[in-house]
Amino acid sequence: MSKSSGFSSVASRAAQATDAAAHASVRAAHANELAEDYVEAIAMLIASRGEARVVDLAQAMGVTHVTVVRTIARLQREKLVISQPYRAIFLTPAGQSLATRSRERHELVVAFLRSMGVSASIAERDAEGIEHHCSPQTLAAFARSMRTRQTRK
Amino acid sequence: MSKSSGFSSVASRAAQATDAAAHASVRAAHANELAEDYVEAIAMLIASRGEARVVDLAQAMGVTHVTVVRTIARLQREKLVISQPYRAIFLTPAGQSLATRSRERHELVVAFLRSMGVSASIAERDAEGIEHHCSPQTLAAFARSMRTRQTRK
DNA sequence: TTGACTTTGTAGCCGATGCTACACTTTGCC
DNA sequence: GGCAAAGTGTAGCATCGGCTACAAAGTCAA
Ligand SMILES: [Mn+2]
Ligand SMILES: [Mn+2]
Ligand SMILES: [Mn+2]
Ligand SMILES: [Mn+2]
Repeated sequence: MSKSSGFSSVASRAAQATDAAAHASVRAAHANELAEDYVEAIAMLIASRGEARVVDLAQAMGVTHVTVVRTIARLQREKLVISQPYRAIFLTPAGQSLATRSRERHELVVAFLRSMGVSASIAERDAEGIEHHCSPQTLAAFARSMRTRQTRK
Repeated sequence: MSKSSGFSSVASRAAQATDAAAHASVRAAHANELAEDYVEAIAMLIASRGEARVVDLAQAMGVTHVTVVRTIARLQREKLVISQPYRAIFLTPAGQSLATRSRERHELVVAFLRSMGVSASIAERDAEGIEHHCSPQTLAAFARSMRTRQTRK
């Protein structure tokens, strides 16, 4: 087994360690992802409709109300939202803060993709996933790229 | 409920439909993600060590061997790999094809981030997540950006 | 006020992806 | 050939995030 057929075992072991860290990082991002999108959606609903209700969130996320109810329960455990039976959903200060950061990051990623020539609807779709995997350094690179406008098309 | 406090209900309903589609798209991407990274890792192991074993995959993905075994069982159900007890893991033609496409996309995303000035290790980490959320149009934009070299430091 | 409609909650199912603990097979070396 | 170590498999647990079906609560208009 592992006959290391002619190639450097050392090099591939090192590469594996790097890979493992990257994959662990992706798993961590996924663990936060839903929370980020929910608080962002809640903040937008409060801004546009005055309050965030379970049905509206279900509509926004494209899931059933049951899924929303359980997710909101988790977010409440994590002190990001406040929710009482049959009432609207509110954001805690921590939730507010996360919502603001998430919205700004979302808008940055969308704007960057648009600046690369990606169409609005596709930029929106791709950004919804990409946003959760961008380190501060990558976000900075996106912002810099847009500032130093090389006006693409 | 939904008192639509002064804002356009029509506009926010339309925005919600768009949002829902984007979130659905992200969920779909996540459903394929692990398969893509596994076949990519398997192909790399075969190239570098001659064969892909459960332990090597566990090392590469940063999970326990138990998780690898169950995931490989799923990939076999999906006809992407061939696996027999206590033997090395092989790719089916479909698995090979997916591995090649995944590797090329992975390399494109890493190269693009590098071209934006992101450091090698961070580009590798971010790309591991970003790669699964890039539409063909976005990938094309990345490739175009690198071709029309505006040599960013 | 009351009854229909809307909204929210609950029960219980599923699959995916992590884990530990333990059992079994294979491999390699003496 | 036999034994220890390494590799692989299995049992069983947990969490998360989907779902349907049904129950309960709230809202609104006649
Ligand atoms: Mn998102
Ligand atoms: Mn993702
Ligand atoms: Mn990946
Ligand atoms: Mn990858």
